[in-house]
Amino acid sequence: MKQTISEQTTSPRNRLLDVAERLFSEQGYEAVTMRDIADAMGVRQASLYHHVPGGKQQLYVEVVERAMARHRLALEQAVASAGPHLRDQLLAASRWLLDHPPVDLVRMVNSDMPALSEEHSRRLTRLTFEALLLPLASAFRTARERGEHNNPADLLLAGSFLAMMDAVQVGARFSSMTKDAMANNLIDTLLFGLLAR
Amino acid sequence: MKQTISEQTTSPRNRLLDVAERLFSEQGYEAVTMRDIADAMGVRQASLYHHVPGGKQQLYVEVVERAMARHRLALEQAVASAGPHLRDQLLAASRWLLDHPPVDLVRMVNSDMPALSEEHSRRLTRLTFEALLLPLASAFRTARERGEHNNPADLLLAGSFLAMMDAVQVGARFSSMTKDAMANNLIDTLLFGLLAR
DNA sequence: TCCCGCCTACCTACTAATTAGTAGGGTACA
DNA sequence: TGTACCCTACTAATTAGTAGGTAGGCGGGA
Repeated sequence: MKQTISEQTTSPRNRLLDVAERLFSEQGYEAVTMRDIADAMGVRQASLYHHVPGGKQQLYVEVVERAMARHRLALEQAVASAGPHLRDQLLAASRWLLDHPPVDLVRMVNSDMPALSEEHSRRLTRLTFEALLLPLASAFRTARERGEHNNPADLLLAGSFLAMMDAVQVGARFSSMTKDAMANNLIDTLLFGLLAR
Repeated sequence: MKQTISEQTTSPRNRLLDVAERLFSEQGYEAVTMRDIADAMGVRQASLYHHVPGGKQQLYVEVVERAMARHRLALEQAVASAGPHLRDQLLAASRWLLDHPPVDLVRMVNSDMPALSEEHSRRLTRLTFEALLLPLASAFRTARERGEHNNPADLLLAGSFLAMMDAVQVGARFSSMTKDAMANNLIDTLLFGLLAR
């Protein structure tokens, strides 16, 4: 039975974006078929094209755009409202990242982007860079300017932090530690060093 | 013109495994078609089935088996012959890892494995675990037993180290730093801590 | 030394299934 | 009455995989 528009908690188009985002982020662009998405929504494949006339590419592009806009806002917010210490900022960022599907940068760059048109590929790569790397790199940079550390490779640190959070998400499937415990351990190790002093 | 068997530098089957390994590791299981592999070898798609009667699945399984056997040997060797200090062991491991295509564990677990049969999936997951995580985890463990550090989460450290090396490979595409410089920076940061003391 | 059968490596030509996408119709709600 | 949403029914392209044939190097026997 069909829902009345007024009793729909969310629009069908948003539901489509939600479902597609989950599948794309789990399996990547090529591995997800329009049929998979339609099945997950309980709808026929052809019906998807009513909401996304541009087809699979447009769907993927909109999903990534929306997700990256969210990540960017949330990470900037997390860093800004965590106080002046790098450790608290990284903890806040980790809490956001671990509460959402992992962003597999390696797969995005190597598999998903090449399957898209050149301009879409470049745009999404830039958006992802700005949403995930820049807020973290900026936290590392200002911490350095405050004298908390003196490592000049902000982007390297940001990328490596992101990769560590992805590792935590994979590890959570095989380990008994909680995600938060893993993240806390890694962040303190990164900040204070592994070697005993 | 066809090569004489005696003057072939490597068997066609090994060439197939090499080409497939490159493509699979770049793009993942589903994104690579048998046609892609055949094209890259300069051969017709149907000819692949002469070397791998089991088809795409068997090809992928053999590729991963071979790659993981190599990684396991090389990493154990690197750690063993790098002397007693964790730093030298990690540097040796990083040199090996950065000289080979990155192993995207997130993609393997989330995309590639679910496309395989249950038993193949479990076997390859175990092989990958033993080849990549265990040698590194063992290095962290023995370093702890020598008193170099006191972080008990060997596997977490190993996974996170691997993820950092993957991040270096992605970063090398966008940064002007060399892979080795990035790896050195990250290893020293991990060991001695980011925060100024 | 020459010839014959065998095997490796490849080919052409197909099949069945699956893919993204299109055309056009129905139905319920505003 | 129009429109948002979903449907059935199709198409063309691509996919993994099969059937069966061919060219040529190789070893063994006369």
